[in-house]
Formats: sequence, structure tokens, C-alpha cells
Amino acid sequence: MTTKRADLLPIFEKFIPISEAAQDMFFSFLMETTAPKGTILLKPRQICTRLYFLKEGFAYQYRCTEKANIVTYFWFEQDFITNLPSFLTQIPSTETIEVLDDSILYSITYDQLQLLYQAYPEFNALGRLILEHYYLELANVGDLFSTYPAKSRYDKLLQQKPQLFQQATLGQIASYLNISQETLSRVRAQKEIS
Amino acid sequence: MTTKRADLLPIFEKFIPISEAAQDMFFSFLMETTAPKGTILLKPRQICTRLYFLKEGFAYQYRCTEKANIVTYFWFEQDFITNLPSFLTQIPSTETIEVLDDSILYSITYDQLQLLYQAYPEFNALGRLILEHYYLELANVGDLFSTYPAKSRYDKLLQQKPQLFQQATLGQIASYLNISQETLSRVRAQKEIS
DNA sequence: CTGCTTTTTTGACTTTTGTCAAAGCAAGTC
DNA sequence: GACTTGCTTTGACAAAAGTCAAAAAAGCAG
Repeated sequence: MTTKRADLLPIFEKFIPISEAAQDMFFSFLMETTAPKGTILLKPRQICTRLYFLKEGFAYQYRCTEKANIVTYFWFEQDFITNLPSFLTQIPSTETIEVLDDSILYSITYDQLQLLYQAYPEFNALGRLILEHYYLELANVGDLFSTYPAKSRYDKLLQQKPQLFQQATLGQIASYLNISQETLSRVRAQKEIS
Repeated sequence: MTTKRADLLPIFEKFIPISEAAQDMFFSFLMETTAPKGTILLKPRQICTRLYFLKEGFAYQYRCTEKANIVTYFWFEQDFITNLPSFLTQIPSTETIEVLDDSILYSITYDQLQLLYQAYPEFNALGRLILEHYYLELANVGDLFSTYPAKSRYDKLLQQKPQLFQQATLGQIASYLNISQETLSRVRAQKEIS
């Protein structure tokens, strides 16, 4: 499908050029799916076998605890979705990935990716560069959480991911920020005054 | 130096085999340094140009704020030390890396590493695998910080990194856990009773 | 052993955040 | 327009953690 190529190639090329042959193998593996709002991409105790590219839509990840669901990540359009801890190690995930809006996804499996790594060394460079990108992303999230108090965390997130506040509910955002919904509400009210 | 080879090769081989030629290039770049306790490996506003391997010793990273220094990472023997955000992007660091015990370090520069990536594709695979390892490590740290309350964080860290409690002061550990030293002290006292 | 310094603990009090419960708002449906 | 249903805000109170100050304990040098 030419549209998949048109969607993904520019993203790859931002990192590193990929040979025609490698591209062909990659796109022959790539699967397109539509996922209606509420679709679960990964369940707890399940091994994450797919790496998704979110062409269109919105998704999030959460961990179920006795008390509540703790939101741990959000994905927007053009993001690569996967539970990296489970995907990289191929051990069961502790988290759930759920689609929050009707979405269009492209995906390949872990095994297919390993074949690509073996067949085309340049794919290792791409994998490394994309991983570097996600490492920096995660480091950024870590930064967010070392911030104190609640209000500063809110401000930082608002600045870093303004889109989030238009797509997620305040309950989900509060959970992600690791503060109660009530505290988030009060923090926002306070904000308006100053 | 044969000793560097003996120290590092087994670690590489755990991930992926490296050709003789690639090894030769790598070890020709590798520099050995001794760093007495208190040595600063990276200062804020400085670009992190080196990737270190901590053969022997103990080191940590902290961010200076108006109020205090916030500890953000610890490294033990056999760890790779670098400020990845600065090293990967080659933009100035916001953190300080300091050696807490007399240490022996091996290191290569960012530019040397790029030469290795270009000259030997297999190095990309190694880079990717090591990065995967550090991603998982960081995800783990993130996990630690999503834990609430203070006592649970302490328990988790105690379980995950018992060595830490023998090498770092409680003040440093409290800062790393993002709780006050007094709270950490009380949490530990509480622990003894039960 | 003795005095010094550094680290850790304890106490009293304050601030921040969480919890529970109820009320307010908004969007969509009949 | 009235009625669900889901999301957000507000209020009252409780719990957790921070701060400041001082005491106790542990390490070290002479």
C-alpha cells in the first residue's frame, strides 16, 4: 500500500536513509488496522508482540491497582505505540494499552522486526536512533515527576504537552501526574487568578 | 592494554559478538583514567562528550536547584556512566556527575563512537542493545517514582538496589527518592518495629 | 581517649495533598 | 425541556510529608 509508505518513510528518513530492499521487506510486513474507541491493544499478563504506528487517533496506557487505574503514558498521532519493557524483553506486560479515539494503526511483530535487524544492518541504526528518541522522551517524563509541588508538575505538563489537555479528561491527566483529581482541579482554579 | 579488553569484552559479548577489527578500533580509542573521590566528570552547562565505563568505584548525578541538590542517579562498578540526554543530543547538560569513591574509568568520546557506528554496522546493534538495557533501567526508575507513599518507595528501592544503602548517605538516598531526609529517617524507624 | 565534624534521629509545628461526599456543569437522548 | 450520564468543581476534614531546630550517634584526627 502506497499510503503506508508515504506515511512512514518521511519519519524514517528523518533518522537515517533506508535502502529500497530494506524498505520492501519492512512494508511487506506492515499491517494496517482500524481500532474503534475502547479497543484494547495490550492486556496485563500478555506479551506485547507488536510495535504500532498511530497514523490517526489517541491512545493511553495504564496500570491497574487495587485502588484505581494509574495512567502511565499517552500517545498522539504519529507516535510509535508499544509497551517497550514487554516488547523488548518479550515478558508479560503489567499494563494495559487502550485506544481512546477511533484510530488507524500500522504495525509489525517483534519477530518480524528481529528478521529486519538480521537482514539489514541499517535497521539496527534506525532502531538505535528511534530508541534514543524514546529514551529522551522517557527521561523527560522522569524530569516531570521529580518536580514538586503539584502545581509545578501541572504547569510543566501544560507547557510540554498542551495537546494533551484537549484530548484527555482531567481525571486521566491527574492520574498521569500522580495527583488526585481534586488537587488538579484546585491547582487549575488557582492558576486562573494570577 | 589487555586488561581493558578483559574487562569490557565479556560485557559486549553478553549482548552480541564483535569482530576483531571492530574490537581493535574500539580499544584503540578507549582511554583509562583514575578519578579520586570528589572528581567532577560533568558540570552543568557543559556538553557530555564522553561515555565512561566504571571499572571500579561509585558515582552519582545531581541537579542543582535554588534550594538544594537533587540526586537523580547512582552508578556502581561495571556500569556505563554518561548523561544520556546530553550525550545523545550533544547539547549542554543540566546536571553534575561526581565520583563518590576513588574510581577507575575507561572512556571514549561521542565522536569516536560515531566513527565506530559508521565503520562497523555491528556496533549499531550493540548500541541498540545497550540502549534497550538502559531504557528498561530508566523505566524501572519511573516505576519507583510512581509508587506512593514514601515508605513504599523506600521499600522498593531497598529491594531493588540494596548495595546503594551501603555506599550512599541517607541524605543522598532521600534526595534520590524525592523525600526529605527526616521522612526517610522516620520511615526507617517505623520499619524496624514491624 | 578526646574533641571535632558529619550524619542521622527526634520533636513540634506547618503546609501540602488526599479522601469522602455533595453539588455543579455539560452533552446527548428521548 | 426534562432526564440521564459522565466529567469537573467545591467544601470539610484527615493523613502524609515538609520544615526548622536541636539532640544523639557515628567517624575520624590528633
